[in-house]
Amino acid sequence: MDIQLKRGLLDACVLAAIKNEDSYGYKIIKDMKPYLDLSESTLYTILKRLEASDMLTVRSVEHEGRLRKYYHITQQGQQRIEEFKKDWKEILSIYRFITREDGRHE
Amino acid sequence: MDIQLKRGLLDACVLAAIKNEDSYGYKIIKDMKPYLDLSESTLYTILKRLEASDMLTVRSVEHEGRLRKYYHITQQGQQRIEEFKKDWKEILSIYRFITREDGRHE
DNA sequence: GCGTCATACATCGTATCATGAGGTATTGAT
DNA sequence: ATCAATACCTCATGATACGATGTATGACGC
Repeated sequence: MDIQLKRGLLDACVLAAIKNEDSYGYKIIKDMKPYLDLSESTLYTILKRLEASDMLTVRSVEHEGRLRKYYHITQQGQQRIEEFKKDWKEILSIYRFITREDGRHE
Repeated sequence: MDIQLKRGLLDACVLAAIKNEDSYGYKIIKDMKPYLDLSESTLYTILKRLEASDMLTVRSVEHEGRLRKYYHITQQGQQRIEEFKKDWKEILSIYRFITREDGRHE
């Protein structure tokens, strides 16, 4: 998929991945894989950004000798998803603009 | 609208604006305004990029004392729009992932 | 004649951001 | 012992949207 197109979906997508249940980096990547492939470096960058903007909080947990950082969505994070839903209406309008067949002589 | 979200639509959108009829910068901005607001600096950057990647060709025309540069979509430009349509299916799938209500306890 | 707006193009610096390459460390299977 | 899977992280690079800024013409009001 086109990288630029992907960009706009990433933040909302990561937030959606922890929306219903706290999750951690490695699992988020796996959960998103069927929908959108993203590398670890990309995800951790995004998680840092979302944390810095108070979209989520972090909690470290020891699990079978390995560190896990569980991410929990905040009110603002949920608000971010709502913003995405609003933007979606505009996107649909743009989609129609791009795909319209003008009818004019053809 | 979220800038990142906009990014992915811009190229296809500009190509769509000249798809049915050759057009020039100033007019493209006006035509797109109801759907998507973009500044002149952004558009000209995009047009340069699309020209460099052979998505469109340019033709200068003198019009009432002012210069106009008409842009014409190429086969590759049309192909780019088709790519967008293909990507759209993935986007819909991601959209559903983001907006799904998990059902689980709520 | 002068200011101002619309038309029409352009460049440059800045900030944001995705990603590959590379790194650390543990568990568990071959 | 070796290797894959799990799980985290950093850094340099390249792409790119956009505000600020600049140039120039035509039309309109005063």
